[in-house]
Amino acid sequence: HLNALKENGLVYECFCTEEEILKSKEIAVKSKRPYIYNGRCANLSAGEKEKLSLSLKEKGLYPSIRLNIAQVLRMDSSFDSIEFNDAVHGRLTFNSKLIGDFILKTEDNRFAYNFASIIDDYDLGITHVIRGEDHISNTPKQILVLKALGKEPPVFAHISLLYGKDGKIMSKRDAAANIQYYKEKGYLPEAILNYLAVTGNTFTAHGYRNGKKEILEKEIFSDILEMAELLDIKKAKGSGAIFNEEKLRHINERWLAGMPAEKLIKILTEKFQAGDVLKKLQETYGESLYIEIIGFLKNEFKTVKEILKEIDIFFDGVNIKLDGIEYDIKLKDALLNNLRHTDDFGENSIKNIIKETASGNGKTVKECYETLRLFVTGRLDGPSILKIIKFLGKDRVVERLSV
RNA sequence: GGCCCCAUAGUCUAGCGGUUAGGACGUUGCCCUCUCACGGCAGUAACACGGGUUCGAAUCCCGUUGGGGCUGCCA
Repeated sequence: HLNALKENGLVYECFCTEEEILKSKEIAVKSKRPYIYNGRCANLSAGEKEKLSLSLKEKGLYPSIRLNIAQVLRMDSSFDSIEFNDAVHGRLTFNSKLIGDFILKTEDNRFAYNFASIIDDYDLGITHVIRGEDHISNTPKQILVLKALGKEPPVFAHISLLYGKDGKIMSKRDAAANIQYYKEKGYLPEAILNYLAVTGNTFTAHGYRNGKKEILEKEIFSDILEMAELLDIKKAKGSGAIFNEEKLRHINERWLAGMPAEKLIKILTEKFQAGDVLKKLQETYGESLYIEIIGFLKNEFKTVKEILKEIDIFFDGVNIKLDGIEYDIKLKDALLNNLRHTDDFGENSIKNIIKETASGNGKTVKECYETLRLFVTGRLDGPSILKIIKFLGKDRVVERLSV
């Protein structure tokens, strides 16, 4: 493609240095004039070119290659103004004369983005280019390349960018904004995708409000396919959005709750190297109770990481530390005593034992729960202690209360 | 500096000439409850500013301000 442009005299070699470019730009800015590359190298004589080429070669460099926009515009007067219909921004118009002869090939002999990208897309038969709106200003350049080659441009859609709290763009090249970081933090890929899809864009579906059927905004999807079906790029907003992790957490929680326990197990094993922990849990409790525990946990937490942290309390021989926490040792012993005399560790049974212990010791039911929770899990918050006790079973509970 | 994109609560948004400006996250209170979370109910909070068009503007037009992007050969 570059050769085709060369043959038609639409490109030229440039020997300008970075210093020269910067200087001429500075002058332009100071005098409040638009900066456009002056095209100086377009008119170099063969002798000058050879000389400059040689000195570049000594440094191991090549002359860069620019598109000669003046020549391209000569091909067709309609090229003076580059218009394209952006799928999210509508009709966009640019003045070709303000673009300036940009680089197609670099000093180190590589194709520059504005050339490589559009040519690549063309060769691959790409019909729709969807990218961030930071590329809007690059689009007329790329269209010009295509026009110079006599090709038709694809459909463009420029979607809004995501920004951090500091207002800076969240770029894929920015390590702190990497998706991998959020995956490791315990967010599901589906939830991340859901969040990303729904910010800066609106999805609608039929639903019911106050008993009446209407079109409602849809924010949380049950599967990726549904999201794909409902996606409408034309509804995308042209304004940028600030990343909101709280909302991601919320969406993640919903995906977690809607996920089968088996799938969560797969994720924990493959993505969080929790295979050993899970195997231990499975061996300790048996298949069906194991699935039940995982199913229980996935409804109680917002991220995979939080679930992983909680699994530990289900194992044998956990060492509960109660340093610096106040507790009623007598109440604990009373609970222990009463629990020893039952074999029914179902929720209702435990509930009754707690009631009896409370009234028998002049304590509140709440105090009993707290004491139990403290000795069984080491904490004062967390999921239903009745359920945890049910899963743990008599032996483990009695053991923890016996310290 | 030039060119371009954008502008509704703290955040994401609905709205496309007449609405009590709707929803979601957050937040506050209440209910549920052994705690946290979930769930339910209630509350909080927004049309950047100035002109114009119009009987009527969040909505259409212009300007200002503000944010963002491109402007080097990084993608």
